[in-house]
Amino acid sequence: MEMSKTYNPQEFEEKLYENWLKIGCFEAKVDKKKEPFTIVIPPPNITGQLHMGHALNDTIQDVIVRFKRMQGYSTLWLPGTDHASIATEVKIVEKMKSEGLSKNDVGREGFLERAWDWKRQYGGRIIDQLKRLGCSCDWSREAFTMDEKCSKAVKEVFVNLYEKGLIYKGDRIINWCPCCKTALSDAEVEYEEEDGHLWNIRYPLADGSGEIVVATTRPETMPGDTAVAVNPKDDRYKDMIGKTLILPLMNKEIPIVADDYVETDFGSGAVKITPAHDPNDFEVGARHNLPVIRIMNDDGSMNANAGKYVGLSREEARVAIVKDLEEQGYLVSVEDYKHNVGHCYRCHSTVEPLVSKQWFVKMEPLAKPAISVVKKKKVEFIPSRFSKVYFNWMENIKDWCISRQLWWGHRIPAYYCQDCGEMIVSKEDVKVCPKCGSTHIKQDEDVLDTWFSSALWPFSTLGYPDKTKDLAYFYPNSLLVTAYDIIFFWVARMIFSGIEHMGDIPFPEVLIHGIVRDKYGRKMSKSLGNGIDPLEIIDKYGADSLRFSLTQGITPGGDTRYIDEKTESASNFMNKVWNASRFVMMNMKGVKVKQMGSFRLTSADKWILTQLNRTVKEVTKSLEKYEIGLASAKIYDFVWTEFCDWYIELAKTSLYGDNQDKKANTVSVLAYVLQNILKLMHPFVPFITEQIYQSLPTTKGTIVTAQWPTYDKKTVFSREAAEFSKVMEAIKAIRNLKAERGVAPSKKLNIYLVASSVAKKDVVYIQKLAGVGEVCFIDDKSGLDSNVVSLFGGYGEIAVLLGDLVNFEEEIARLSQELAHTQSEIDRATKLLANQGFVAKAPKALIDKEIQKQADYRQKADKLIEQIESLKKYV
RNA sequence: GGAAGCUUAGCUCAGUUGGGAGAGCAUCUGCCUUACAAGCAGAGGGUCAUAGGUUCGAGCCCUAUAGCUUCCACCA
Repeated sequence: MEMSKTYNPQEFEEKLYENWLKIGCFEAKVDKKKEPFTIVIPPPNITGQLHMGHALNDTIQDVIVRFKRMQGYSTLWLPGTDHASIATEVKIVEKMKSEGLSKNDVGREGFLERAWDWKRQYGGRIIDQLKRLGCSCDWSREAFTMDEKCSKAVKEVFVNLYEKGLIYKGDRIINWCPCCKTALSDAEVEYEEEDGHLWNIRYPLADGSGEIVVATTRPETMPGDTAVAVNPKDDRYKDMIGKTLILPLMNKEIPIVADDYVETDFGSGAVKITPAHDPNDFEVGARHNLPVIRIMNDDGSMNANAGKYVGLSREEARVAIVKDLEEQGYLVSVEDYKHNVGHCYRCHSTVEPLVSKQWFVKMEPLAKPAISVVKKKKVEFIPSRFSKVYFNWMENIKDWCISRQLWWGHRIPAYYCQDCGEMIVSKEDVKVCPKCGSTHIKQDEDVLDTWFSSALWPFSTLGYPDKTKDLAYFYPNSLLVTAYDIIFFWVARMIFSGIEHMGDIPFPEVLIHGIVRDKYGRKMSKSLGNGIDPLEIIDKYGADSLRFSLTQGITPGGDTRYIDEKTESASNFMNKVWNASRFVMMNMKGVKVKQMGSFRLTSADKWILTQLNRTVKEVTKSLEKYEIGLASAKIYDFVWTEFCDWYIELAKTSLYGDNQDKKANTVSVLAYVLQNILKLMHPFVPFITEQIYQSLPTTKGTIVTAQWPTYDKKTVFSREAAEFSKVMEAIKAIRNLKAERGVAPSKKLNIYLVASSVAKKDVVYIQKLAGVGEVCFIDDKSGLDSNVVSLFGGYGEIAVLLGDLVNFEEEIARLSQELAHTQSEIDRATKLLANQGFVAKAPKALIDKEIQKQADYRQKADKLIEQIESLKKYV
């Protein structure tokens, strides 16, 4: 395959992806001879488009999955989408609203039809976007949380839990969204600080002997008050406990109860108790057997229990009640007050706590083993600090409200006999009442929390409850990759679900990453309008550039900012790799590439091969620890600096020479290193690496399943590489001198290498890369012309003939400065070595290194002094 | 109220067994050197938030303080 002259990802990315699908290289096989590596994708909601958070999450997963696949694991990355019950339903309702329709207009059946249409239309869009990003998912196993497989698992799990007594139905206080008109779990409520008021209200004693002032942020709930509570130890109210108060506006008697829940030092030390509309009050009410009076309808409006306020909205009722209290003299005072208010995580309406009949999962028995597996490190969070977050939640967990008053979702598999009232919970549809034989059966109207099915994702997607081969082979999964914001929603629930239903943890490791923020560090959100569409970035720069930029500088658990310049820099890197590859291939033309080990290597070859091995080792190590950011930095540095800037330039000495044999050797090394670079880079940037790999005449097949490079001792030459770095040091010193003295780069200078360790064969590199003309080796420079400038380093001494450009005074100044620096280094080393503690306790290798350095610097200092003295003659 | 994280070059961030501070971008200087000007070469720029402690040795470990961010809890 010929490579086009410029890097143009649009030309090949989609084509290559299609080919990958065609050859099926992402499809996982149950292969007992191989070790499996499994990741299930955090299923994106069918409601939305791919955002930067997905792009990061999926890039990280793809890097790991491709890496493991190349290492020879039987790798499964299982993709799919989430039906996102409430989120999708909200969107569909919105859409219907624009057509002037409501849920009731179309009915349950009609609504579900629309929902499935939606799924068909938008669910696919997200999948396409994942493909554009290059995700190497096994699409033959694509799942959907409401497909047949997953639905079967949901019913199985529900019935199992019910039969074990771990699912129950009951009247509890729950979070209610009056806008979505459904119950929410605790996790689905977001608290935000708001400026509110604290109303102090007078409640007179029924016997007329006084009054109690209570403080409330929510006067509209007053009609539901069934007591006032005080702390039993509070002397102010001790005598009033057991007496009754008149509930203002309602003209109703309510008791004064004593409860430890009340803080004596807040407000007046007396709290109005509204069991039906406050979680704490609900508890107090239960302890004191107080009536529970719901005063609101499902839409948040006041019901008949609210007396004259019936029909008003929550907000209107608050205004009316406050006004009445004021007029009737019950209002003592109003203070400004900041407090936290719960909001629905989907529609952001203010959540109303209220008592309602709902289904719950009993959490304590499930949480216990889930805590234990993390404590015992059978499941590890990376980084480990997130296990603390997990424990904090799990150890304080409350029962999970799983029923939702929605239509889009898994309908609860509970059935009610309309004749005898019997409730049947069953995996199969129920047609006949087992108790009375009636066929008057109605299924529960509610659906399950979306996260109920997500919790089963690691095994429902593999065939559970059937004992499939996939399930046996790919469960437990190997790793889960997710952002920290869904640890509670998802990770925690998968852990206890896996243990409960599969008898084993779902995965031994959880890799947590951060979220993608905008360039100012703000969260990307619709309301701020600062979201960036990854697809637009892909269109502009290509998927590889986006992927690479997302991996740069990331660390486990850390947030990252999306900055366009990062992508630009990544794109430049792609361009660099592209051009370097073109260069290699240009030189491969008509050359027979040889195997490593079949020819003599130059010192430059040995250096780059050694560096390659070092890079392979470090990148592999980093990836095994999921240090994606480190791995990507190491690759970047090796490819750009060491391979492109150094080795390719070094290679030109033989490529542009006449010796065909030498040229073939160099081309072979270039091709070898490039091939390995492509493999190292492939997990990060799959498209460009595949495109180049397939263009190389020396490779066969796809890079997707090529073998990951390993550290190869046969191509490690530590001593020679260290020697060669002195040649590089010499090149840098001469370049620096030329730049400082304003010598044109094209001007070739002649040099003397004085008592140098540089090998004769390496002189050519100095000439080519530093712009040097003739090079003479001498042992003693005493006979030299005065018009030279001396450079000192690991390479020995380089005397550069600068001719007229030498200014003796300047030269003495420069050398003196260097001498001062050298002297400070000697002092540092001397001081360190004189330190008894250091000599006694530091590792020997380090001490030896310091001794060596001290000697080297002393030698250098002697030479500098000598040189300065000899120059003084000319001043 | 509880917990966690962050504070390193002008900006964004790396720095993982404690052993002479790094990258990208930006800036300055020189180069169209036949892979790449989306480039090459060179340079400048940091008492690693502050104060203590441990250690022969601290950006890294410990303690305290300050500022920023986030999560959990929900005193009406």
